[in-house]
Amino acid sequence: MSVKPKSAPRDAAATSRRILTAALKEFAEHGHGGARLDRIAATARVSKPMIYSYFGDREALYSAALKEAYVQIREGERAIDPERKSPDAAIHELVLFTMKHFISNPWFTSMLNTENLRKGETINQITDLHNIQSPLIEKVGSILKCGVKDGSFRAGIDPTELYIMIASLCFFPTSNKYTLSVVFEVPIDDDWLMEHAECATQMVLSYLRPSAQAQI
Amino acid sequence: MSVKPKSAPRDAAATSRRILTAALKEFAEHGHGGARLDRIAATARVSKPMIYSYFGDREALYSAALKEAYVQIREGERAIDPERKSPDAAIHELVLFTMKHFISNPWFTSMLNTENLRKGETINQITDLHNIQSPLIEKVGSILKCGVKDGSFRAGIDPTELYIMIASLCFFPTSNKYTLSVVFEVPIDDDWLMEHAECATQMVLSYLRPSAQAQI
Amino acid sequence: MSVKPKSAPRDAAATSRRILTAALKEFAEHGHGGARLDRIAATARVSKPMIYSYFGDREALYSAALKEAYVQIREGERAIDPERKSPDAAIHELVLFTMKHFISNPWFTSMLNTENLRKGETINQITDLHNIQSPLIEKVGSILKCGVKDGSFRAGIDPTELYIMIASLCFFPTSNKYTLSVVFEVPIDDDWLMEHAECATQMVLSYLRPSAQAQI
Amino acid sequence: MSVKPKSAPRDAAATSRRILTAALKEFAEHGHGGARLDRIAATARVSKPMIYSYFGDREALYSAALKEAYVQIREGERAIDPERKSPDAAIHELVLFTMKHFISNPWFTSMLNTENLRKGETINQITDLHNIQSPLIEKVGSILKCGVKDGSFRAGIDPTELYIMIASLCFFPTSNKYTLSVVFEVPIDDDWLMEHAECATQMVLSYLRPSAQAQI
DNA sequence: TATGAATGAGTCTTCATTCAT
DNA sequence: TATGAATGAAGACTCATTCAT
Repeated sequence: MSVKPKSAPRDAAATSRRILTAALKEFAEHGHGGARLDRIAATARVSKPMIYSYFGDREALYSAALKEAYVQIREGERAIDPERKSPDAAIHELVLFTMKHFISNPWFTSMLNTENLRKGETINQITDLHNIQSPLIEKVGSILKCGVKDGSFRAGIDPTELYIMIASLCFFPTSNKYTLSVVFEVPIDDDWLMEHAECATQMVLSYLRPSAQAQI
Repeated sequence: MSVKPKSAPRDAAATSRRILTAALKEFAEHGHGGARLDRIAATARVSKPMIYSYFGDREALYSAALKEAYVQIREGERAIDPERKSPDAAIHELVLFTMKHFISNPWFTSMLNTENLRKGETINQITDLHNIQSPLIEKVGSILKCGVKDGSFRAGIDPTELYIMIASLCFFPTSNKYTLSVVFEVPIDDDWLMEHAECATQMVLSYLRPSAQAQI
Repeated sequence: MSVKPKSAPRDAAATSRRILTAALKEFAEHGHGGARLDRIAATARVSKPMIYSYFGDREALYSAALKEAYVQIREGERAIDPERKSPDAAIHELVLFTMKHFISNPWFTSMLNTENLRKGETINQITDLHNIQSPLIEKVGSILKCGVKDGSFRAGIDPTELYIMIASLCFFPTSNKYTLSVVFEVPIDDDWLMEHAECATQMVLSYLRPSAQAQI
Repeated sequence: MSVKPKSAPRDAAATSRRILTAALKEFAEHGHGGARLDRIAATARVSKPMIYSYFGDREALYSAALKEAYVQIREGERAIDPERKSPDAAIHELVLFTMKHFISNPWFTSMLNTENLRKGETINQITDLHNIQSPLIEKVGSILKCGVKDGSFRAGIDPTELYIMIASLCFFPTSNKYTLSVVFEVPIDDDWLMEHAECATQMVLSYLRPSAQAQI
């Protein structure tokens, strides 16, 4: 009574997946120009020709890895449901989640950096955009609505703009932790980042308060 | 008594500078792994052996370019003097300046991304740290002090932390404009970014207000 | 008592034939070094392992294709029967036929070129020579005999030699039409070639005339 | 007193020439698809990167080799000057020369075969056609004129057409000697070919005679 | 019989680096 | 100082061939 192994040598889907995972890791760790197909093959435990047979050439593999990065990160974003909490708590959760998400998935920020270094050459050619759009925008929108309704937040805030600000506050110190650590002579580790997320939350909340009016 | 020619072909300093500028451009545009010494030589109008004789090997050249990126960016930062304005106006100026600075010097954000992709491998070995530390931290500190004194800002804000937040709000949309444009289906150009800087200013100011207390 | 299906997918002979035809096409079009087993498999609508099970390795397949080229070309040559005409008309028909034959079966001249590029490495190992010998030699022989008998041709002409000359006159412009077109800046198409065959006929006939004696 | 060696290691022109010669040999011997840059580098005693630095890529090298084949063969053709002899002797010399030329420069026929296998893909893109045009055409023209004038040849023969016929008679048995040897079970060696050239001369001369009129 | 999956062994090409002048 | 010439080492990609089912 032999059990079919979950990722048998001749399981094409599993092989393809192993390659994709390895490619994502490699491109994230070494950038577009620094990635090596040899290493991807080794990590995925396949021969190099397999990569070509499954994905085409290097460029196509990079493109697939980039898409996969978005797919996986968006997948994770669907996990949270801050809308059932109070607006303040929801924002808090959202900021902490975003920070944690960037910390736990450093390959995503790396892929973003890599792709932006390339001026979006590849992402510009992606057609199925829904894969890369964030479900968080909608969630931010409904949190804002709740907050406005119960008087905790002021009106007129654009969800996308707010989301970009939250992402900014979490992305920059995470993505640049190596240079920042040296520049400020302070090791920026996960604890530091999570502390920072609390400050960021305060900043966001104070921005949302009705008392915060345009002052300049 | 021979007169030293100011920028003749045999002017070592000028040659070295041309190489460094070209290297900075190349590493910023193509990343660490994608940069090509051929192109650097061509851009600098020198032969490849010159690069070796002036800088050593590729790694050393990259290191020099990274340092140069900080030197140049810090140079630019010394240009502003927001301290003589009102605290609010000073913060406003600081945020706008930071955004403009990132926009005008995209090679700097690129170098940051590139170096962080490498986990700071090179910046970790830099010894003369003063080159890379920002004069803005001090300026933020004195702005904060003024603001606290005249009652516009609350006390207890760490200048470094605040600076990181300002930098975050400016860096993320600038550095990631290519992917963000696709993800949000909105072209993120310089105008958009400067508009965004106004919102960021509001956010920072509301965070600094005495009324903004820790609320969660 | 099972009935053998005539050309079903499981008809080994038909499969083998499809492979052989595809191989002949591929080797003729791309040469020995340029042929690709992938393309042969695709053209023949079989999987690559089939090729190996039917023919062995690449070399054996090439050998089979070369033999097949001769088999097919000789088959075509059996179609004409110029012997019943007048000797002059027979020569005329023979030359025109040869030209037309080369034009209609370009893969044959290609295979000849390919194999001669390889210095006959493969054809040298062919054992069943009768497959590759031309029935036209005999026909040339009997035409010559008739012509000598009725006084239109002189005696002492070797049929093989004459056949080679006729083949030469038809082969060269057909096989080299691409380079010749460029060199002479004249498009050498089928019409040009058939016109040329008329001249060739004249040349051959004048050579056969009793009045043509060795003159130098 | 050191003599500059004729083909010093750092002599770019000599190196380039060695590569070209080696490439011509390799492409002629193995065809377009069968040629190996490794072998060319080895034969030319250079490293592979040199090939790229001097010629670009494989295709460009092939193109250069093809041009070189024509240049060299045309060079050889300029050596003969049959026009000062009697028309008959001139034709005789021309045919023998052509045969000898093909025999002595087998790489030329090989390159022709190779390029025609590729349907002239490369020669079609050659722009400086004068390199590949044969000086023999003119010579054939003036021989014909002399012959007509002194009554040995008939009028109305096109020099190009005649040249193609002479080339045909010499090219076919030379280029296809390997297959012909097997097909006719006769070793076609240089002696055989030169004998054959005598017959070819007779054929050409009889074709040129005023008595040879269109007869069919 | 038939084939999708897999790979070892090349082949072309690039690039950082050094040599010779 | 300066550079054209040269290359070792490695990377992307291909292809004939075999394996497992």
